[in-house]
Amino acid sequence: MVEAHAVPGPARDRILEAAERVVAEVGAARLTLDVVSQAAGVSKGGLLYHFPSKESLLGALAQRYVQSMEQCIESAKGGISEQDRSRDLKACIVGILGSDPRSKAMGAALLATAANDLTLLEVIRERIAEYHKELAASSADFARAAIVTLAVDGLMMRESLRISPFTDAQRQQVVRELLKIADESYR
Amino acid sequence: MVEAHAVPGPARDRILEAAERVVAEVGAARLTLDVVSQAAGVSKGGLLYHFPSKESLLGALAQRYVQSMEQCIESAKGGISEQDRSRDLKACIVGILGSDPRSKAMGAALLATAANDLTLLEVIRERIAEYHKELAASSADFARAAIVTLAVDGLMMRESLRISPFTDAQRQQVVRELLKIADESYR
DNA sequence: GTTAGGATACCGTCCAGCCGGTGCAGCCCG
DNA sequence: CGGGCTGCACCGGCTGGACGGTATCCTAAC
Repeated sequence: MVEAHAVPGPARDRILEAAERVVAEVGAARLTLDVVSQAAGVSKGGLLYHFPSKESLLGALAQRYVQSMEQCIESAKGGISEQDRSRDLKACIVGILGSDPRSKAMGAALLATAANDLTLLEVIRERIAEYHKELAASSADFARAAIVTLAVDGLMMRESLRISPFTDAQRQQVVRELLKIADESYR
Repeated sequence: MVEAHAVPGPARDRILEAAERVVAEVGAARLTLDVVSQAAGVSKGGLLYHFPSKESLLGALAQRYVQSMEQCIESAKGGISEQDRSRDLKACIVGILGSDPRSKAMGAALLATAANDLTLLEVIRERIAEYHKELAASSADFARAAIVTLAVDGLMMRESLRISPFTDAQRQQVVRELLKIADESYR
């Protein structure tokens, strides 16, 4: 059973958050309207008011994934020098892998969308393509920069599925090394 | 609708294969016994003869993931010099990313398991942990080696979800660069 | 300044259909 | 003859979704 967190804030956000929690805790296949509404502390009718169908809930989850990603990256930029040419790439590493709970939720949103309707991933596909276009234009070593983003993705996914093999120390080591490779790809 | 491939071979394998195809084509949420049996060209009773419950099917899918992984790596070792100290790591890159259809199916198996029952991932978690232990023992630069495996995972996952942004040329470039980083992590 | 009326945000119930699973009579091939 | 299926009927539970109701707030006419 997924606990009903009595988080305040607008119901819409609580529902989305609850959906991510459900996926992370019991799997995407058990993402049902009933379970989500209970986990969000909202009646089923209330859920249906905000998301008139399951598909619309999943679509919102996909968009939330994109938004969370952008937000994480944007807020991480603050901690990196503006002179650093690999700033964007480093913000991606720190932003996504730095805030643990958020990255797990993001992976959950991605999983949920993927499991239920592959066509809903289009939003995400577009955003990733755009990001890689920027990367190709700015980096000196595109392949190396791309590998960094792939590794970030891989780690995020493994942690969402709780199959990551790293100790805390190893994880830190990996993040540090990723930052180093980010530097290398802009030299 | 997922086509019924009239592949020969033992029914058990055909069913597993069909399940992977269903997940890849319509998503893990629509992995139902009816759909899988139809896709495998087997009656529902026949499916239940081989896998007495859905859980047992998913468990077999998880084990198949592990097996496929080992098989891909093992067969890729043939193409790499035995003197190469990064042989295992390189085999992981070439083995998994080299055979496109297989890697997509592997991602599908992982997705299906993750979506339906997170506890079934334990087999996979164990295998990954074991692999990383070997990696930590053999490599000179563990973090860098770990990043290579993460990137391989990330690319596999993105391709399974069809959100990979790379052109064929870029993909090749990425694989080549991964091999280079593999070398670096053993110097 | 009070009251009518509409929009917003939600509740609770009901239902048709799908899903996993059972049971079983048969058939086909070695 | 018997193991490995097929084909089919059936079931109970769960799922997505429809629907009618309701409490709260905003607006604006009187």
